Amino acid sequence: MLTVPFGGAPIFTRSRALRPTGKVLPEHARSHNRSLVLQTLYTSGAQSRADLSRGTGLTRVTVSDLVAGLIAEGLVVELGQREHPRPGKPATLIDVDRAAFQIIGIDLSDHERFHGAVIDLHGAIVSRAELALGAATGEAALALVSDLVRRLIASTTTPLLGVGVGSPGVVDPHGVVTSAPNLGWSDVALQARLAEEFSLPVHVGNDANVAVLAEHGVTRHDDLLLVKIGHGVGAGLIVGGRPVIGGGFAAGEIGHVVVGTDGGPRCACGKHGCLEAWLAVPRLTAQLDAIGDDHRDAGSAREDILREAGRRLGIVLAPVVAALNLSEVVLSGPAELLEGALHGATVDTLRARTMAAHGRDLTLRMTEQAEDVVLRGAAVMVLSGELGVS
Amino acid sequence: MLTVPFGGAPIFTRSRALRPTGKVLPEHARSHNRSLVLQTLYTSGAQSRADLSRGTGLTRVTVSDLVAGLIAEGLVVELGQREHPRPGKPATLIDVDRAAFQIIGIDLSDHERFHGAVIDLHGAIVSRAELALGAATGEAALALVSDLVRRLIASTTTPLLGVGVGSPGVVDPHGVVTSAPNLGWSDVALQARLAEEFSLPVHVGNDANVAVLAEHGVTRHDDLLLVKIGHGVGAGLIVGGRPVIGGGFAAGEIGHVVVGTDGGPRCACGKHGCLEAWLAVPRLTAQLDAIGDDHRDAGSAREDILREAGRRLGIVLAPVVAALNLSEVVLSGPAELLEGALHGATVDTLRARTMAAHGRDLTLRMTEQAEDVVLRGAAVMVLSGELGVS
DNA sequence: CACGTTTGTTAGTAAAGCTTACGAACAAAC
DNA sequence: GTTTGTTCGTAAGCTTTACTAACAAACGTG
Repeated sequence: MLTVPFGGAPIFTRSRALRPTGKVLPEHARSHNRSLVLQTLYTSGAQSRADLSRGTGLTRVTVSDLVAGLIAEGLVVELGQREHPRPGKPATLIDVDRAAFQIIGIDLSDHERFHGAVIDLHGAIVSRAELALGAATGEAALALVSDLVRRLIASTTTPLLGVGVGSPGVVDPHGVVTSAPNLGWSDVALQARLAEEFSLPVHVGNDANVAVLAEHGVTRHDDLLLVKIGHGVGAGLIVGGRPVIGGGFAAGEIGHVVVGTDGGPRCACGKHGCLEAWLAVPRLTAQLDAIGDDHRDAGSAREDILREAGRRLGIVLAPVVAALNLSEVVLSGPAELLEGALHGATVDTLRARTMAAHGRDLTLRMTEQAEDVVLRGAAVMVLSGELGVS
Repeated sequence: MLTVPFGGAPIFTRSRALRPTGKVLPEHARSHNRSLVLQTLYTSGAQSRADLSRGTGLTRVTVSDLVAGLIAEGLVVELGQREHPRPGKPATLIDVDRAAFQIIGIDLSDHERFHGAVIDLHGAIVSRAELALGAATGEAALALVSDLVRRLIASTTTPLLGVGVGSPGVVDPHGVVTSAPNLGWSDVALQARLAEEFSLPVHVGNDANVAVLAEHGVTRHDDLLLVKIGHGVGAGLIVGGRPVIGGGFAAGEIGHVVVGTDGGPRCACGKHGCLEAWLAVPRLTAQLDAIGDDHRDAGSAREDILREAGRRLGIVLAPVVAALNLSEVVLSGPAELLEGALHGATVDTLRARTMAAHGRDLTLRMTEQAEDVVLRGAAVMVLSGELGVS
């Protein structure tokens, strides 16, 4: 804490409301505006420089100048004149050169195999690759990641914008995997090592945090939560349009929060009634398998299990949804488990346990990107990091 | 949704990772740097222009230029030469003119009376005023606010930087009180009406959201939650250093989240086991009064009640703390109720219901500003809004 | 007392976006 | 076929901003 000259009186101790955020130079402003133009072009599609000027608020002159730079860099191309001309000089359409770059997305969240894909700037998946994890951990697992990236690089047909990785565990803002028990990683500088090895821009994030970026792209909401249900249970959060990482970089780690006040199954962590103990895929399938198909109420028994799981999820989410006034929650995981009874029970529970007025505004839906949420999110992370406003 | 030229392939639909945030002009950069200088001066105290240059990274020339402007506006003053001179030309100390401006803070959260204060730039409370609310609602309550502001203005001894108001209910970013049932307000343009009436800058926010600003000033954490326990229960959140308002401007409204899975007292809202039904001050005092002092186990019975309340609070906070990876939670309300058993039970419950590793990093403490959190937070809001980076 | 150091200012430069002005190319109206 | 009005993209010049370079003033130190 810093001293204050005229001591004595109570003070606003180092008020963070006034929070130094670093100086801003003209070049920063320039790069911001450059990104603004690129973003507008990327999201709104091909258009003229004059359209961009109207869209961004910058003058036609400035837009022309910025666009010239982008064309020189090969990020933007002229597409020729607009098809259905209006009065006046015909517009020259320009667009992000979506065929010029590709992105590699890597998903390390699956327990059995690493997934990867080459994705183009449309978001289309150009090629895929997978590597079985086997029992590999530590350096061996790291080598598998390198291998996967190398294979994918071999299948690219254009220059690469960068590599994005969604990893389980806690990932710090520099792409160091602080801790990922399943992979036997602690303090692995994944970003630095891949960047070094492949001489490419690399971005690394937690799998759920990365996944929510992909969902953010397809929704109008700027506050959303994605719950990723697999071998474990994790969440990714966007609040006010910004990803939340957390002070200890462990935001979204809700798997070991205890649900309810009536006990529950014992969890691997030692506690009873953790969310993960209720909801993790192995746990659910084990319960469902135990029922079998033989006896006559099998169907309704299965539904009871899924409904109870959904209720438990709703119980944990209710305080978060209320505290953040979330407008959308997305579920990611095996559709055959999550859709239907589980989803329904979660919605009902959320409604019943939060203020009615706010509950009405809440959407709970399945991910729109199925198995590829993390892959796509990783690509969005690269897109944002390499082309976006910082 | 906007069309994408080369249809067919799946796309990153209007990716928000690339999110237009508006153009940046040179003057915006200038005002950012101006605020940066002011912030550094405010938080670090009196220093020379050269010190500021080193502190901000701007050149001495630029700092001198910015400071000249601030002096011309009367925000900054020269204090003469530094006392213990080092080699070289003696430095001229400058500082924010903390005696030149005062701020009015208003707290409308109390059920019985509106509180207000004149606060100087040290954060010292210069004078106070209160008005009993009686049964006033709607326009009558609004008139009381005006009255309170008028009285406080009369007691100022310097020009005013502005007026900050912490109001119960839902407050939108333009200072419109969307809904405040206790005051009979809905869609009351409080900010606009006060600004019009007094020709001063006015900032209005939800009471708990405002209170957390005050606590943010006295902590090193950039992720914190303040729980305000009074007639109702509400929360204010700061995530990643930024206040969270919520998509529907109702962030922090956790009073009517249902706690646990074992029922609970009936709440005014109709549900059973809402946080407010467990924890609101009237509820707690009623329970404590029911015990009386006569029978011999009175002390331990009181403690049981408070411990149970604390446990309920912990149950609701656990998912929020885990999801946001919060490092600090602050309690605000009657110290005689919250300190001790209740506080202890909340901590224990939070530890027991979240991951041990993360629980260790968590601090749970009482507010350091006692009754004045909202008043001071309102002042911080003005400080930030009028002098800070936007 | 000469010397080095530090402060704050002056002078000039580079970058960025603005306004103003203009030629080119077209549609619509006559 | 000509005129008119509109739109596009570019060129020139201006203003703002922060930078570098240089310097005078004022102070300790050897």
